[in-house]
Amino acid sequence: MTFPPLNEQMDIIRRGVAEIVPEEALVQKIEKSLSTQAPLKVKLGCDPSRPDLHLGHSVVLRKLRQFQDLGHQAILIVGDFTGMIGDPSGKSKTRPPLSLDETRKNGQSYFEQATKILSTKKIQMLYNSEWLGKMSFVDVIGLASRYTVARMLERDEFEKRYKAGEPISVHEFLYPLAQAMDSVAIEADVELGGTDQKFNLLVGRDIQREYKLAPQVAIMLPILPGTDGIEKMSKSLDNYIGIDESPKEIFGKTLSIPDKLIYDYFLLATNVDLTELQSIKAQLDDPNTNPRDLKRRLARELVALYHSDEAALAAQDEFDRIFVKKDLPDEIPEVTLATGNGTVGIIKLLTETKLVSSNGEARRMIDQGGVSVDGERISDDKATIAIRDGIVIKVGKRKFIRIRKS
RNA sequence: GGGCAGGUGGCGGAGUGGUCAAUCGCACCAGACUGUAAAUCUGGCGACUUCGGUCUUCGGUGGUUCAAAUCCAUCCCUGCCCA
Repeated sequence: MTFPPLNEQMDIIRRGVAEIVPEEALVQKIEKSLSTQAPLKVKLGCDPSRPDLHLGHSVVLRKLRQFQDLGHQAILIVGDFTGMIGDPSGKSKTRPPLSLDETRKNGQSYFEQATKILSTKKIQMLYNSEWLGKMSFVDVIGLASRYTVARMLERDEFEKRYKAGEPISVHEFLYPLAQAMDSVAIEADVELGGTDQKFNLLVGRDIQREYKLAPQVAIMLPILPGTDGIEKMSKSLDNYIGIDESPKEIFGKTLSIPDKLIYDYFLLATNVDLTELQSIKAQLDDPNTNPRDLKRRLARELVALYHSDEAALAAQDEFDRIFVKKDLPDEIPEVTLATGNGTVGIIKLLTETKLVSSNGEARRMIDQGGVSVDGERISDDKATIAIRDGIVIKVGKRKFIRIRKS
């Protein structure tokens, strides 16, 4: 394997990153790697409690892929050990502890999804229980003695919570140290993470130094905002675009992001090259361009990335048919009604087909004009519908169902 | 160990005996409009309902009262201060 020259490597690595700490150290590491022909070990921690990957995760995974393409070694660390304890940090207070079995399963699923982005060469996946599980209480205290409470409280999140009078459990101080031990264990040259991981990545440097190792370079990537444009993308906030989702979903969800996010998504989640990005930025700044067109392109890029070019075009056609021409989708889920022949009250029909979750919601939808049968809007919640094979019920903009008689 | 302040709907956060299914903001849903599932505007947002109401919710459990998210007791959880 021959590595590309330093400048070329740095150009690729710098794209879209928020911060490299310290950048000079990275340069030195790459220079050394060039002279010794040894790949850098690039570490990425993954959370086995949430194995569903979305575009937010893709930002950092894509960066790791770039390292692989430059000839470096990717090392995925599955946090199975920490997963077994449960992580109460942040908002998810009730994160249930996982069994070893579950973390293995989730780790495997994580790997499968991650390799949609990562190359399967130059990759290694390790479970951190391998070394963390072997540490004794004495070892843990020894580790803890190498860091101070004051320094822990430097962490933005801890400081905020402390000042706000919110609880911080003692073991939360141990997480950054555990993560740092991962870096020690694999002798990481580089660790990747979101900007919210900055503190943890920096602790890794300090602890590596404590264990007489060369400190890793911390590379932070921006946090991708979710489809709501406010919170960071996450499954629990339901503002995510999953990399496993159907072309239709990816396309549609992308079109629902606020206009101001278009550039960030291009930059962080697609392969569009730098000159192209410039042009996109220029177009977005030009009041004459319709952001819709760029957003449609973004949506196609994303579908193409996780499916194919053909799927991207098909998804776009489908979208136009349903939302622009207000036509019926290609495939409509079919429901076989047990109610038999004759007529059914509209409310009963909606609840029985699970299009709505309660009678009240059914009434609301009808009141609001969101219900139609075979394209005809139903405005009376007492209406009865003659059940025929193949009639299509629509609720809101997106929910369709075709009735089948048994 | 002692003192104080808190725990309300997906989240934030009002409410301190009846007019509270609970102001408001965010998220979410529907409609209109459009350039798209963007933006904006309007409406909705516990369940059931013969649309008049009925029922179950405000950390848990018991109690006071005609009536409690609101008062009392107790338990659990959290923060702050003192030791």
